Amino acid sequence: MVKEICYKINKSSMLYKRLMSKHLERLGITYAQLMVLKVINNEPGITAKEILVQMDTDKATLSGVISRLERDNYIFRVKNDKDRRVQNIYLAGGSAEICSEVEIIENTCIYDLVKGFDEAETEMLVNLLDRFISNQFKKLADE
Amino acid sequence: MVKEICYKINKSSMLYKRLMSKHLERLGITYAQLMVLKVINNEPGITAKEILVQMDTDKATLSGVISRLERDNYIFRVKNDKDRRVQNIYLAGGSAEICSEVEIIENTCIYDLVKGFDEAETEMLVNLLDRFISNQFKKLADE
DNA sequence: TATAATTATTTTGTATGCTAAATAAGCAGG
DNA sequence: CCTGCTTATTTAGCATACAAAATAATTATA
Repeated sequence: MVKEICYKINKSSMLYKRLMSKHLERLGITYAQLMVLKVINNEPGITAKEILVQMDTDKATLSGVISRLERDNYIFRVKNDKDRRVQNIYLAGGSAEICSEVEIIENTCIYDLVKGFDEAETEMLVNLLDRFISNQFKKLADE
Repeated sequence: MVKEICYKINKSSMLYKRLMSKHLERLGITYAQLMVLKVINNEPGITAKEILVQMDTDKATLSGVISRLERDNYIFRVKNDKDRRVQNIYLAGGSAEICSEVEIIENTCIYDLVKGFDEAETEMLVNLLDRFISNQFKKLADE
């Protein structure tokens, strides 16, 4: 029974990415790229290391995502003079608009995903997921 | 608030795969490969198409997973005489043992992930996930 | 029966996700 | 100032994930 939880979470995650990808295709951007773009939008001049900490993702993966975002002119990087290992990352023109446009898509999308849920159930789901994730972190740290 | 649900589900999914990968590394197998192996174990002689339907995954991805499983001698394929487009897939020797060994790992792993959950909460989480996923399927079909 | 449509599977191309190793720049101690 | 350790980032290599096209065999239809 409990194992079902994990499978269902995996399936739901896959479905959400599929759903968002469909909407993002039109904007020429991927889901992973969008997530990074949002972080940069919230904190212009952020470094790759800081994005890494915020997103808890993989540094090699992030490096690729960032370089493709730069290649496609969604962002640009400026060498940091104080520490020349580091580059500060900024949104290029138009990228902020993409972020707010996606915000709208995401919100309407999500509205339908909790159809049939009352307020208490939505809160309960968030609460249960938080506790589940917390247990996952502990388990991962223990090994 | 609702958007948090999706992010948390994505994160939890990522954490689960990370966790399982750590355990599977020792067995020389990946998480995706294990999932396919289990399906074949349950239904020896199954075809790729049937696995596809059961797992609701991508056919190109599955094709790759299967060919790597065959390459590493976890499975073997036999051309079907009735329909020569199809191949029937069987577990190679030792693979069934891997499945049952992983079963144990998975069960002990999962026990810790619902630490602090009472029976009702576990059931509630499964129920809420089911309804959420059902809404996701509807939303995907609508587009 | 020849052709068109369908079906099962693989291949190609691009983008993650992850591990390990490589770069390169900062820093600390002698 | 040199050496060794740490840190930020990239690269290499492998395995998904997925769309689109290619193969190849089956079935439906004119």
